[in-house]
Amino acid sequence: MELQLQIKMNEKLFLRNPEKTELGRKILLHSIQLIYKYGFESFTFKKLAEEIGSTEAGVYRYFENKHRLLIYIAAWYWTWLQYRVVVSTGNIEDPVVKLKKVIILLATVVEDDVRTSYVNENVLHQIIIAEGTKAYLTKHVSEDNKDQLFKPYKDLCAKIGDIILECNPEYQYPKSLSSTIIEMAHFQNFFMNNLPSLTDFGITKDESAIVSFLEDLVFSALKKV
Amino acid sequence: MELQLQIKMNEKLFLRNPEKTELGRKILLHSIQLIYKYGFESFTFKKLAEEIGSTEAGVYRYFENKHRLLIYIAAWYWTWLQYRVVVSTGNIEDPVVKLKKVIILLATVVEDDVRTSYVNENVLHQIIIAEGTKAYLTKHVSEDNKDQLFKPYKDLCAKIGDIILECNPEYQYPKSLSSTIIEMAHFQNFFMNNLPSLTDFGITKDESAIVSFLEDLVFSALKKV
DNA sequence: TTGAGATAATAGTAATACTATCATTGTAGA
DNA sequence: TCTACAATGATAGTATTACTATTATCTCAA
Repeated sequence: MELQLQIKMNEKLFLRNPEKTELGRKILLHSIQLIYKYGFESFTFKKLAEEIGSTEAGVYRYFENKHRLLIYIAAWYWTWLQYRVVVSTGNIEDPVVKLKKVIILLATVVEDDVRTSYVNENVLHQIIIAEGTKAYLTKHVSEDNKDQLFKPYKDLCAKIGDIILECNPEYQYPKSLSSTIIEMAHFQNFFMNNLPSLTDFGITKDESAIVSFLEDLVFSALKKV
Repeated sequence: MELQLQIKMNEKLFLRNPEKTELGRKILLHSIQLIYKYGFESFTFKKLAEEIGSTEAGVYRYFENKHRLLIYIAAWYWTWLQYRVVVSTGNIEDPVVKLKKVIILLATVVEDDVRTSYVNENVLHQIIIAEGTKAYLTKHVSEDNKDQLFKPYKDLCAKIGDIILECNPEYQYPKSLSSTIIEMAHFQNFFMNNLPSLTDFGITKDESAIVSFLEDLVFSALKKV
């Protein structure tokens, strides 16, 4: 028997649900690979269509434009991460241990999840590091936000914020600390690999050092060291 | 007598030095305003040329493309901020006071500096918050970095890292903490205004709360609270 | 007065970001 | 088995973007 992990996505994220059809799944799989290969700016629906043996018009039936596709991919990533957080902290009592687990999930390389054959999670993680913030750093964030396009990201942030409060109910900035951890897990990784002098991990290029940095930062703030 | 603040920029940042000519200064002033108005993605050299009563070709004589212009603007911003940090911490002895000063400089609205008539610093601060990371979040970061295009950013990060070490010579992650402060000063501001549920400042929309958050974060990590 | 440097005016190209139409295919239900 | 309809493929076309090239003019300094 084959396990299938289907992630239910907000209808506004797409024109036609890409997880439901063969072409749709091809679009997801190959767009992730092509964004990784070219970077988001140089990625086009034309290149994608050629890659999957379809046409531009074919891709446009699923996504309004490439920015919407990026938002979709990011939303998928955050939903999947939320799922992994829930699964791997569900049976943990101690909130400090929970939070450590979350930091590891955020900051370390992922293995490809075999249950989602139409997504390569490892490459996905890489492109979210480099391109993820472009999903919301736009002039039309607010409208996109009204359509709930960033809900998975906000839900994850809220979830981590709750764990932070479990660690220290007195702490005043749970949500800001949460968004800081999330973004820095990615930025420190990007810096480490591309602008190493902005970090203290340039020589080793070791993800576990990022985890240590974030743990120290978070538990100092929460007065739990 | 009129004060003039000329910022010396890396030659690789431009084709022709925009600070040296009338048209160049117009390009700087109006590109900042148009990027603010349209967002970087929808900003074009055509619109810019129309705005300043010149032509596309005219703008291309100064900058290879709009991404290079963004890098230039960001570099200008970081150089100017570095200058302000040096000036306003120069006569301070206590590194803790210095670092607090730096956080305020990073996280609060700036007044327009009358000495740089071709740049509106307030709008500049806004666009760096929303667009600044796009300068380096590209496939060609490494080449751009080899051309030293991000030197002002890295210098500022190093400078703040040094102040951090003055506060606590034992602290293990001065550079990562430094880049974290810099980025979070901007991200928390962006979140506060556009995705407020990612922060704890959504209701008040008060920059001083961001300062408090960052101070608490930094000085907890440095064990100086 | 000459000539170098800067700019304006104009034109043109390849690629991008779409939209529209119509024919074909595959399949679920009557 | 028929049919109907959703999904796709094939093709064409448009406006805009991101450039490059050429030539004429203008200004200022030697």
